[in-house]
Amino acid sequence: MPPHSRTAARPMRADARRNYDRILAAAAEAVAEHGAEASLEEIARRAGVGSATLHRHFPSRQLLLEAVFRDKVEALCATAAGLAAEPDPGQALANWLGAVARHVVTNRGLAASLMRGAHDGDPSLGATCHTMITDAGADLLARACRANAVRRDVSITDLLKLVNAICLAVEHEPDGAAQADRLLTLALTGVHPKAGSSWATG
Amino acid sequence: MPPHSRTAARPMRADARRNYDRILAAAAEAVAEHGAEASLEEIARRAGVGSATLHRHFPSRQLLLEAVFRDKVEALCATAAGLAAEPDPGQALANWLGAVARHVVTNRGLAASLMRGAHDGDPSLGATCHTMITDAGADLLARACRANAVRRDVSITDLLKLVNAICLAVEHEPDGAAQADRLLTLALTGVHPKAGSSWATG
DNA sequence: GCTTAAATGGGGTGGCCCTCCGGTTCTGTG
DNA sequence: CACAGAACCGGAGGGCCACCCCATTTAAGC
Repeated sequence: MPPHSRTAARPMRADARRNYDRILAAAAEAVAEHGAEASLEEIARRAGVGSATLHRHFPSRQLLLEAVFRDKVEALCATAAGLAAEPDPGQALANWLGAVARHVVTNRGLAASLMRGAHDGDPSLGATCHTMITDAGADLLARACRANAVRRDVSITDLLKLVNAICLAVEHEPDGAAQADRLLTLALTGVHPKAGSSWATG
Repeated sequence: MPPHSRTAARPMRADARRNYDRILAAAAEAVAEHGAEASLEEIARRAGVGSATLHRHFPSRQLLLEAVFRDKVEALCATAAGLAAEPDPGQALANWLGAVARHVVTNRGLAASLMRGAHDGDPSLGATCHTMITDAGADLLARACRANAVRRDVSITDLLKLVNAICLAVEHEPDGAAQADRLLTLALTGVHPKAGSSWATG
């Protein structure tokens, strides 16, 4: 869904489109500063828009977050597509999960948004980013599975849940990015000493 | 700190103690229903107490949560002490982490509370449960480490962060307990197929 | 330019957290 | 028992928030 049309039938009015864009920009700023719980009223204020207008364009917080993060998530999906040609499927999956973690850690609110999208699976309520990323990862996992690099009983939902959980856990720490990478590698390789060291997430 | 004394010097007045207990009971109910974000005003209402009284007894939400969960955390620490005599140190650690996960999943708000306690390490602001559990686990980890069952570069903070993160991620799902157990086992053993299957978290 | 449907935003409602302060209740001392 | 002082209480109020209603404004198509 391109951001500047409502349905295929009727295009948005010019002023509505302008306000939509302003709200989105203001929301990106505010979320970067205050995370997923940023005040909607402040976003409206920054956008120079009444609060009712914000609620009309984005009936729920989740929908607004989805719109804010859509392009980042698309970039992640593109990364997945690029990694699909890697020679080592297991490494490709690990790399991608690491990339996801890096995106999630550096974009405050993304983790909360993706996880919120996860449990209410209704796309009309704003789970599209979650499904996009799930679909993108599913291929990488399938390839890794065929190459016998990953257990059969692991689903892409499991792995992404792990990534999100880790990122959420370290979100408020100063060295979040480093910790997330460490914990993700740990989770992928396990705690046992002789576990393979070939699972770096770079 | 026993709940019915303020300092060693002066005991609490009878009415204050009564209100303290009522608030705690009401908070336990409310948190069980609505999680760590339960409304403080509703807790005061249920306890039949003015909101000011609640804030006087528990100056911050975190302190209230700590009080609510203190006995559960103590039980967990006792479990750790009991497991310290297990023949297989690695298994003992895994079992305990599983027990932690089970407690955290079945007590809404505990995960958020422990994690909040984690990043502001100031005990006066309510990080005591976090440090209690960390200390209890440290021994189990040290033993497992000496038995060469766990990598040297893994800290108990890492492991508990993992457990908490997983529980937080599955908190809003219907089969949370089962998922948490699955994901924890996955994180401990790693995703590779030939990883040891001896790391069940039962 | 004019009509009309779409879009707007100020203001209201109800909720939340937290603090102040006048009134109340307990406690131990005379 | 009576009482004074300290400890404690809780309603009221301020600041902030999400969300909705509806009179008013504005863009789009003729």
